[in-house]
Amino acid sequence: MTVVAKSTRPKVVDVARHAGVSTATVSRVLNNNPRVDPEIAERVRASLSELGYRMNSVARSLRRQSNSVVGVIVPDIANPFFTDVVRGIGDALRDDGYMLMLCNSDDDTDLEASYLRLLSAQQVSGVIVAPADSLRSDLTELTSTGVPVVVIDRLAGTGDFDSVVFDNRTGAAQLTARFVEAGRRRIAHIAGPERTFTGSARREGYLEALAAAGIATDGALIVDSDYSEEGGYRAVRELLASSTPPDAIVIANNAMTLGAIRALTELDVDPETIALASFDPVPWSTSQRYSLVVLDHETMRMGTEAAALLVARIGEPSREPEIRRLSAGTVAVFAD
Amino acid sequence: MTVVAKSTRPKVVDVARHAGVSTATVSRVLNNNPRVDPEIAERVRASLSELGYRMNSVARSLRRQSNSVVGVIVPDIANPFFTDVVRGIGDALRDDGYMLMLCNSDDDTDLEASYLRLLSAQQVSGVIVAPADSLRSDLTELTSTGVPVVVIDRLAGTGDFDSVVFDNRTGAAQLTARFVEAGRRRIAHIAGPERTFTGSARREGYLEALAAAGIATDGALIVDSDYSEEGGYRAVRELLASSTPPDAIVIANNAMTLGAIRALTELDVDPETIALASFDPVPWSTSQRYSLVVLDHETMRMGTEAAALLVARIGEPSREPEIRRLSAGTVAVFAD
DNA sequence: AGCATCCATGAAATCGATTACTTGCTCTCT
DNA sequence: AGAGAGCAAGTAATCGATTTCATGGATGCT
Repeated sequence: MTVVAKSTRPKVVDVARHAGVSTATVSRVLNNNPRVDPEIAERVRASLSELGYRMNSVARSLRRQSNSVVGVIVPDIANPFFTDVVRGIGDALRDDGYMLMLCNSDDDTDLEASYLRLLSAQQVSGVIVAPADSLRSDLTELTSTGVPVVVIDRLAGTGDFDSVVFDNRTGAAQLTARFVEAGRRRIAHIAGPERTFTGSARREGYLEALAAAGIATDGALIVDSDYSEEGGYRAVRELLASSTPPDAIVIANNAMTLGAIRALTELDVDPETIALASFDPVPWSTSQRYSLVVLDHETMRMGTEAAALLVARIGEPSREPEIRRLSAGTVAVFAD
Repeated sequence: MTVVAKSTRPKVVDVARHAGVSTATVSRVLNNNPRVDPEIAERVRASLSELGYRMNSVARSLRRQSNSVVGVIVPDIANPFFTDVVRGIGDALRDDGYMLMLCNSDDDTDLEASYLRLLSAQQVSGVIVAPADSLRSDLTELTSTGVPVVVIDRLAGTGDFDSVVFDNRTGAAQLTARFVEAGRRRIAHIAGPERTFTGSARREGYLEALAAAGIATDGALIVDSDYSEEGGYRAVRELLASSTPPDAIVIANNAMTLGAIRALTELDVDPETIALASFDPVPWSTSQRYSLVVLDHETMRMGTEAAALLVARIGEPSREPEIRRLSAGTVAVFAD
C-alpha cells in the first residue's frame, strides 16, 4: 500500500534524516569507517537499503579529487590485437575497482589529442594509450597536469613514461630465422611505416636475421606499407609481379597478413611456393590454405602489465618510469 | 626564465581574477553564452589560454546533473560483431559530444548488474546494453532512476525499452531457403541457446523455411549449442558422427562457425559434401576451403541506430519506446 | 573526587562549475 | 524628463558526498 513516490534518488542527507543521524555518520558507514557504533551503523545500513540509496560517484569524485575511471586510447578497437589488450586491461583493473573509458583514435593524432583532453577533463585516475604516432608532445600535456600515463605497444619519445612493449626486433628476427632454417632464401618483408615504433623495430629484426644468416638484402623484397589490409594486398601483388618472386614473406602485422592472403588466393598462388609469417594474434582467422606462422605474443598480458604499471604509478606518482619489454613470444604454427 | 610554478590546475575563479571579472562571466564565456560583451569575452579567452585553463568536467557534471558519458555493456568485446557495433556507437556519439564507458559483461548477469550499478552511480547520460540474458528486472533498476536505456541485439522482456535488433527469423529463413534452392535436403542447424532472443528467433526462421519448402524436420539435425567456438566444434563432430550426415549447416553465430570449420578441417571433410551458412560478421576470417555464406547485417548500423535512439530519448525522456528492426540483411558469399 | 584522554558524533566547510537572482546602467518611448 | 524595458555583469546558492574541526560524554588514572 505504499504510495509510489516521485522516484527521486535519495541522497545521504535523506538517509541521515531517516536514520536520525548526521550526514557525516552516513558517509562514514558508506566508507566502512570503523569509528562508528556498530548499532548505529546497522541502523544506517537499514535506512540505506530501505530507501534504496545509490551513491552519486560524481559528487564523490569532486570531493575526493579522484575518480575510479581509467582512460584507454587505442588506434583501432576492431583490431583483435587491441581487443585482447583492452580485455587484459579491463580484467586487471576491475579487480582494483576501476572502470574503463574506451576511446578509438583511428590512428588520428588530432582525434587522439582531443580524447586526451577529454579524459583529462574527466579527472580520470590514469590513462593507458597506444599512441597513434610518436607524439611525445601531446602526452606531456597529461603528465604535466599530473595524470598518470602508461604507454603501450609503441614507445613515445624517450623513456619518460611507464611503458609496455614487445621485443619486436627479436620477434621479427625469430620469424625470419625460421624461414632461413627451412631453406627459404628469397625472404620478403612487408613492413609497417618506418616512423612507427613497431614498424621500424620489426624491419630491423628482419634485416638482422638476414645478415646473421649471411643472406644479402634485396631492396626489392622489402615493401613499405601501412599496416592496413589493403596495404598488405597491394604489397603482395607488387612482390609477385617480380620475375623472381619471394618464397617467404614476413609480414609486419595481422591486418596486412589478411590482405596478403587475399591477394595470394586471388592470384591462385601455389601454396607450396610461398610461406607466410606474421605478428599479432589473428584469433578469428581460419585460413588453412597457406602456410602461416604467427608470433604468439601474450597479448592480454600487455594489458595486465599496463594495468599493473598504472596502478603502481597511481599509488606512487613519483616512481621512476619503468619500461617493460615483453619477450618476443613463441612462434605458433597457424597453418603449415 | 619563468619560474616553474607548482603546476596546479587553474580554476574558473583563478581565470576570473586574472581577467578581472566574476566567475559567472567566465562560465558564460566557457559556455558560449551570447549575453556577454565581445570585448570582455575576448579578455576572458585570453586569460583562459594564458593560464592554460582546463575544464573540470566532474564539477560541471555535478552541477549540471548530467554527464557527457554514455555507458555501453556488451557480452564480449572480442567478438567482431560487438566490436563493430561499438565502433558504430562511438562514431555516432562522438558527434554529439559523448564519450563511451565500455564494459564487458562476459555474458555474466551478475557482472552485468554490477556494471549497471556502477554506470548509474557515474550518472551517465544513458546506457546501451546488449543483455547477457533476458534480464528485464535488472534493467528496470536503471529506468526507474530515469537513466535512458537502449537495448541492442537481444530484446529484454517486453517492449518497454528502445531497442535495435536484427530480423533474425527472416535472416535464418533466407539462409535456409538458399540451401533448399541449391538442392540441399539434409540441412542442419547449430542453434544458440533457446532462452536467448537471437537463438530462438534464428531457430524459428530455420524451421519456418524448412516447413515452407515442405521438408520434414529432423530432430537429429538440430544441435543445441552455446554460441561458443568450442560449442560449434562439438556440434559438428556430433552431426558428422551420424550415418546420414547433413549436406548443409545453418550456424547461429560467428564463433560457432569458426569451431565448425575447425572441426571440418580436422575431420578432413570433403568441401564438396557440405555447405555452411552463418550469422554476424567474421571480418578476420580467411577460410576459403569450405563454402560459407554469411548474413551481412549492417552491424555498425546497429550501433549508429542505437546511438540515435539514445540521443533522442535523452532529449525527450517521455518518448514512446521504439523498437527498430533492422532488415535481415543480404547474403554475402564468403567462400563458395 | 578531579582532571586528562579518547572517541563517537555532528555542524559546517569544501571540491569546482553553473545559474537563479539581483544590481545598476543604457536606451526608448511618451 | 521620467518610467519602463532590456541587458550585461556580479553575488551567492547550488549540486551531493566527504572531511575537518568542534563538542560532549565516558573512561581511566592519580
